[in-house]
Amino acid sequence: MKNKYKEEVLVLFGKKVKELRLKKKLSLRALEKECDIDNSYISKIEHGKANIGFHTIVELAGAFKVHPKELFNFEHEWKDEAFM
Amino acid sequence: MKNKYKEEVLVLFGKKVKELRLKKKLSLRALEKECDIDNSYISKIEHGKANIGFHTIVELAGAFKVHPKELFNFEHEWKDEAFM
DNA sequence: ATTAATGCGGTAAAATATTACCGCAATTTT
DNA sequence: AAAATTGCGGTAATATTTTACCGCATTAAT
Repeated sequence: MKNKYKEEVLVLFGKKVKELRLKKKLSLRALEKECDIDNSYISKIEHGKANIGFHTIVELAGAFKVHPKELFNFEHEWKDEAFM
Repeated sequence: MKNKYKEEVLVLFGKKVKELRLKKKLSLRALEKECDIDNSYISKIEHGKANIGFHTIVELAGAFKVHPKELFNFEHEWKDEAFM
């Protein structure tokens, strides 16, 4: 699959993280304390600029106390061109 | 959060991957061709032995043509002790 | 009985994520 | 107005994932 599409999903994921963070009224530095992830790294995640690992995903979900799948709760469909 | 709990989620994720692979009646080597991930690495993923990156998650979802959140479609709740 | 396919463990090298910082411009609080 | 907070870009060092293999014991197919 083209990298372009993975990065699109990464951006959607990042927006979800930001959405959850703002819903909890946390600053980047406040969230950093909840999940032990550097605030500048969280910023990169929210902008889809970091291809984060599974542990990091779970750590974020834990900070929000939500099921990890909640972070993937956005609209997305596979288009044929993603695989060409 | 304790690593133990991240690894538990990783195991659940791996089981989901295996479930989807078998549903599609694919061998590890057949799936390897669909997503360009080495069969022995997929085996490790299915057993929760690899802390995989976001790109890999999306690549797997793409091979199954499902929304990435489908791979997180398993029961899971946060317990207090996970954070102590 | 042979042959082919399968799951899976191991590994060295390469690629990449993650950490732990600094600093700054802009906004918010006091 | 001064002080504090915020989002975010950059970075060097470290840790980790990922790749691309090999081999082997077990199972399935011919």
